[in-house]
Amino acid sequence: MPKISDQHREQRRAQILDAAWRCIHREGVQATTMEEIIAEAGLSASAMYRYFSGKEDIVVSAITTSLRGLSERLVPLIDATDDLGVPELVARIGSEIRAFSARRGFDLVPIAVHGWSEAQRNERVRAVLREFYGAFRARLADRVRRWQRDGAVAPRSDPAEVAEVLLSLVLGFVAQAAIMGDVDPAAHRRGLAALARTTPPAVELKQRTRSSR
Amino acid sequence: MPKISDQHREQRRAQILDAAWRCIHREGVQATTMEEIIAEAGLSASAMYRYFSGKEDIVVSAITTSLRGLSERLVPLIDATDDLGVPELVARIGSEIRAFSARRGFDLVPIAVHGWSEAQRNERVRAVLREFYGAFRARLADRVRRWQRDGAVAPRSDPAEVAEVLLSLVLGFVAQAAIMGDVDPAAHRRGLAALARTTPPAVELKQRTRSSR
Amino acid sequence: MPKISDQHREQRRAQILDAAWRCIHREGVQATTMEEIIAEAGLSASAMYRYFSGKEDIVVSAITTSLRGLSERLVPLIDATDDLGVPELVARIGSEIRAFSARRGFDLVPIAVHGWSEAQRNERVRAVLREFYGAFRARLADRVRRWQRDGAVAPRSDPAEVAEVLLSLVLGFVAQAAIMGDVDPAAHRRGLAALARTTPPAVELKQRTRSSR
Amino acid sequence: MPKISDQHREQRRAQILDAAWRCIHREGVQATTMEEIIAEAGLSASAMYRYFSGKEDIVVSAITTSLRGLSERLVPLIDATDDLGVPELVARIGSEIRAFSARRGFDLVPIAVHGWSEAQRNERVRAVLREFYGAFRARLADRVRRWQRDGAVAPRSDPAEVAEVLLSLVLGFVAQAAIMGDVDPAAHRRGLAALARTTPPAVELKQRTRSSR
DNA sequence: GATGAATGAGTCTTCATTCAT
DNA sequence: AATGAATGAAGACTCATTCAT
Repeated sequence: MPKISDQHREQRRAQILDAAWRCIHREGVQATTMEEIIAEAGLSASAMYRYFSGKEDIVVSAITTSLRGLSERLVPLIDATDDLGVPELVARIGSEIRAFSARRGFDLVPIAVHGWSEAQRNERVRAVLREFYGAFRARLADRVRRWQRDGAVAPRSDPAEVAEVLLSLVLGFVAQAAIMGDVDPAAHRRGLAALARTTPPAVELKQRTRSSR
Repeated sequence: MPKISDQHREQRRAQILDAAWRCIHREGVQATTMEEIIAEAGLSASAMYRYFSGKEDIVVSAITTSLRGLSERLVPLIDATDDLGVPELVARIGSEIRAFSARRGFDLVPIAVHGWSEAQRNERVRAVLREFYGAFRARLADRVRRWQRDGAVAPRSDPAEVAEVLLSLVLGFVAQAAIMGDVDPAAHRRGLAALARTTPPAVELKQRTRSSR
Repeated sequence: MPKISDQHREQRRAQILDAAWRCIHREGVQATTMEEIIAEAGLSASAMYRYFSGKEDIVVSAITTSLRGLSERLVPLIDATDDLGVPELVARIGSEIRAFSARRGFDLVPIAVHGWSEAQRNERVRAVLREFYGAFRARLADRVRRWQRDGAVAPRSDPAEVAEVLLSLVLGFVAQAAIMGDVDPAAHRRGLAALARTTPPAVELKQRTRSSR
Repeated sequence: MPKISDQHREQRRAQILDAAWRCIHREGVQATTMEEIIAEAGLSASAMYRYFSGKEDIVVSAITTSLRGLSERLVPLIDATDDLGVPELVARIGSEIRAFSARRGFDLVPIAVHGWSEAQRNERVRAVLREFYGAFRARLADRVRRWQRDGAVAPRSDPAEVAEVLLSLVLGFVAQAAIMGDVDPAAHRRGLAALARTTPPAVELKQRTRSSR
């Protein structure tokens, strides 16, 4: 008896969250009205409130759930013991984000940006995002350490700092895709690979320049 | 008479836009109410509508104006004929964005994220952002070409693709700062420098062996 | 079968009415929601509607039932052939009301006031209260007549008018307890006794002089 | 300039409070909807909220304002140095309450009962009522002291306790009028006068009875 | 006999905008 | 040129009640 009920409940919650995602995707968090979510979910206002305590609950749940799903797809990628290089991994993550989006009739890219915006004003959303991206960055740092062991990344660099740059690349890929709409993972891979073939960076260059004068 | 009027007009508009920035910074575009902007600007509701046709007008104007100001500070950086390397330039841009924020009682970092979010649903905002970031990216591509001429970036790589990665780094820096709050330009510079010393992965290694030798 | 059913039915009804009392005691009639009563009674929404036709039915039934209970305790007091004086009887009634309250986890004093309020807008509640208080007043009038026979109350006064004053004293005791919270029956007894030792005012003095002597 | 504005403001607030009284008179506090008050006041919902912060604000203000008005009419009565006796004063107060009601298209008697009910669940209303009735009772105690000096009330009785009984009489008069609808001040005056001609109360009677056995 | 799920009408409140002065 | 006052449409959320099982 509880089994059916619980199952029903989870099903309804998923239905509502999916509707919420489609709405947020279109209008962002604040401009999405309960009425829209309700219409999109195909049920009545009062029914909603049996499953979620309010708009914020829906928003936070939707973000949490979705990040969990995204996490399930990204973590194996990062943890994999393949011999992908930095540009390849970044590109793979980008592809995965795009693929994740495509599945359910909404695009994760604009939603991510809406979520970042909401995190600026909603403490709970901020907490959820921080936890997710913090864990993501920590995993990237682990990968950097493995790259260092394999000799693919300079051994004396700080894995945390490299992971920070990698996270920026991923977030920046999403942001640029959201705004410009024209970025693709392969181009990013090539561009990043080009940077990796860069001659020694400017600080050292400068120092050399100075010392040579 | 018209001169004074125009000057007055511009002054009032600036006053309103500044108020709008402070509000948007706190609450985002959608959750900011006209009432808040009016209160923050210290004038009457009807006065507002004498200088702007409505909320959207204020939002678009505020974003346009601010990006123009940001542009004025970033363009010289990118166009400069100094011998900054890639990581250094990215770090400098990050610092500049942070510095730009600090001046007027609001932080550009959250505002940027709010703007990206708004661009997903407001065509005019999207157009403004696309133009700005497109021009920014084009300028970065020019810089990449110069780096290529100087031998600091691999000569056969596509400048547009490298510029795309650079833009991602900058946007990602902003996004990460907005969400995590703990990134600083120097760490990014060092992390990026580490990536630039990366050994290409096995597959690529062969290619490089072929092409560069 | 019908017997068990009836017994079961009465038991369920009592359970619901008790729950309703506890809710009304806390929030008043209008602000008490069916949901609250349902939760307090510990059964389902639909079960409710099997035993009562709706909220009004519950409210009217609860008031009726409770007044019947109160009546059972007050009537013997009034009808008793003890030699209680006016102040003592009023105080005893007050004590009884307080005691009646204490039994079941709710306080009759606030509930009475909520009932009076509801009677202003609900015809059925008004009818129930009028009948109860009317009968109560009539019984008090009987007692006044007995007091007159005993010489405890001036013989030529109108028993109905004296009963009216006595009812006011009882209702006022309840109202004052509800609002001020600090009245106790004993103080009322003493205060009322003091009034009974009052010297009639000048105008009345003459009349009394004439009529009683 | 501020003068006109302030005057306008007070006028509008009075208009709204009057509308609120008429609604509360009909339906009680909880069952009165903002929509009703708005319609009764003849303005728009948003206009209301310029003058009152919400429903509770209206309710508390309405009660406060009205009690102030009632106070202005009752205080002179109680403080007067006329030679009214206890029954006469109680009756006069009752008449005044009825007269106060009649003026503005609503009846204070049901409203008072609604207010008492609301006080059971709304702290601010309770505070307002307690202050009012507390002050009222204190004034009655002063009057009792004067009666004691004049010899109209037994000198050794506690004025506070007598005042408590007097307040009960007034509140009870209101309650009885609200519920039964048939009480009038003159009947109360006569009934109370009859009680004042009562033979020594039962406690003493009893004691005497016992001691005489 | 009983219940969990559902709902339409309504509840208070706020919004961007306009109007009379 | 400027403002305080006003508004209609919509915002999130709740209510008493009913229905399919």
